[in-house]
Amino acid sequence: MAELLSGTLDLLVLRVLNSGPLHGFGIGERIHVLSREALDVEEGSLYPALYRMEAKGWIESEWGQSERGRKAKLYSLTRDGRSQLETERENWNRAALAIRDILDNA
Amino acid sequence: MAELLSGTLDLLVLRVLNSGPLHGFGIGERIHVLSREALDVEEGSLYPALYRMEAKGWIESEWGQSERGRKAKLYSLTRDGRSQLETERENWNRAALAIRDILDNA
DNA sequence: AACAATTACCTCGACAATCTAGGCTTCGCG
DNA sequence: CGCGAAGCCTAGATTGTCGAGGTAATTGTT
Repeated sequence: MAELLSGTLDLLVLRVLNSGPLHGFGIGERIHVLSREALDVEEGSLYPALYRMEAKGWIESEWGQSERGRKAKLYSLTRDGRSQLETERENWNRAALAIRDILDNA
Repeated sequence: MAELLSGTLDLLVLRVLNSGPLHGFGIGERIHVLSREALDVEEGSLYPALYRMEAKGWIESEWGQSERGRKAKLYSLTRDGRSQLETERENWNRAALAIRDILDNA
């Protein structure tokens, strides 16, 4: 439930990782909580997204431990990832504003 | 050029038609102009979207004339379409707010 | 009259992102 | 010991969008 806006997942993941390294499961939790339960990232979407982003060089991973002491793959932003975050943030702002315009003024 | 947020096309079309009947080509133009060139709906996306929405009973069509006097298929909102517009508008507002939360507070 | 550009609609195939629905291992706790 | 939660993974189906084509009618231009 609680559908996710298509195409915004990368942006959200980048933004979360910009606050510090985190593992996949934790990223999903974080998005869920920060959105006050409004967004729910399915694992079947999240993990493939992480691989795509790693393949593009926006994030990198290493095995470590979660905050609960479990084995976990920790992702962190690369320099390219930080730059990509800014690009996608601007794209989002522009698109969201445009949609706002239409909803209000059409 | 000028990518469209995936999944928002229906909302935009419904919103434009809420201001009065219009033909497909005109809907695309209207979205383009109202968004101040920020959004560009490709015809390959628009027409299939119109058929989907008509099949779902949100809009209906009849052949008539465009404002330029050309033959055109005029679409208008149905009662279900108006209700769907409100639903999607709320979904959008909720999602956009949630994403704003994450971008600002993550 | 001939021609190009514009308006307007249509469709097919490719592609990308998401979801469903499974399955796996490890660990903590009662 | 057993169970549930934490955490990762993947295959398949679905869906939405786009690119690139095409057609027909009309308007404007030469």
